[in-house]
Amino acid sequence: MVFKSDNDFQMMKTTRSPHTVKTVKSVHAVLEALQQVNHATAQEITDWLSVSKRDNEISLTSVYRALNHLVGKAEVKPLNFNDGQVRYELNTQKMHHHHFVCTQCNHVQVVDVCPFEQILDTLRSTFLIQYHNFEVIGLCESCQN
Amino acid sequence: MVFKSDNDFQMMKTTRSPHTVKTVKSVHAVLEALQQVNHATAQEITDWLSVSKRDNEISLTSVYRALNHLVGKAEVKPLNFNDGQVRYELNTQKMHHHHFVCTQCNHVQVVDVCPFEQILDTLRSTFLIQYHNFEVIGLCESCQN
DNA sequence: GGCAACCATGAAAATGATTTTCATTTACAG
DNA sequence: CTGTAAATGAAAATCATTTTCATGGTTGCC
Ligand SMILES: [Mn+2]
Ligand SMILES: [Mn+2]
Ligand SMILES: [Zn+2]
Ligand SMILES: [Zn+2]
Repeated sequence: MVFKSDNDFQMMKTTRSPHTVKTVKSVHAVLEALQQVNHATAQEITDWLSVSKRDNEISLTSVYRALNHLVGKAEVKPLNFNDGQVRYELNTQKMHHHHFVCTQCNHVQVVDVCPFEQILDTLRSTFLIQYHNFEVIGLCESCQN
Repeated sequence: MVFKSDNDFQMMKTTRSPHTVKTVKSVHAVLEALQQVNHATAQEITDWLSVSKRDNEISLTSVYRALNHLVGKAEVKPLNFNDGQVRYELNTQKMHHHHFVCTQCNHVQVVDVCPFEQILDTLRSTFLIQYHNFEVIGLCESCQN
């Protein structure tokens, strides 16, 4: 679930005075993990944190919570490679890019151009395209209030 | 699972003589359903078939099997709107298009242009883009044998 | 027709990813 | 300190999808 606004991850500040807001452990840990392992699943993030153990080992549950929080704040982007689990990556505009996923070896080729122009044609020389997904997620006119 | 070639949906003809191949009930039913309800989940397809009941009512299990078969043959395309379930649509090139999914009301706006050019800019006038996914699925060079 | 192999189907069980619940700990404000 | 609210993790619950298994239907052949 991309987590709507209702149970919105216990807002991280609520009634507490503003200066109280600090980097919650799990959120910080997940961000750190995602800088190291890109396109990672929640489980992979948890594993990475438990291996490179400092004060950062957190539970799978908390990883999911932090990920949902970060997706809600658009700091992290969920990815679907149609392999049955959600993958995540940092949503820094600097490294905006797309993916070519091999359905056989699962290799992910990063394409760091975005203006889609002739991407597909360029790609077709080496990659056998079976299909592509292009989904834009956001708020429609009426939902923007 | 997008179903690799291993357990490949019991090939539908195998040792039987070629002319034996006929439209298996569940595959036919699913195709018919997808012509009526676009972007449908397996459950929605099953529901539609049970409502518009003729000789087409089939089990959820068979719907999944037929969908995996059709995806493998590229007749059906799986879609991910990041809502936790896979949606499907016919892969006829004639109606090739993309989607804008509202994360609040789940409304799906169909965009029937594909040459991506200024799609995003055009969209931005009415749609508040939170993020977009563009994934190309296929076979990398080494996997094409 | 009758037989044998093969295949399609559905019900129920199993899986696997993700979310929820609940009890416990931690952190801060006063 | 002390009380309140947030953060956390373990276990249970969900939920979509796959697998297993038993059964009945087709097909090709004698
Ligand atoms: Mn990436
Ligand atoms: Mn569509
Ligand atoms: Zn490959
Ligand atoms: Zn909307």
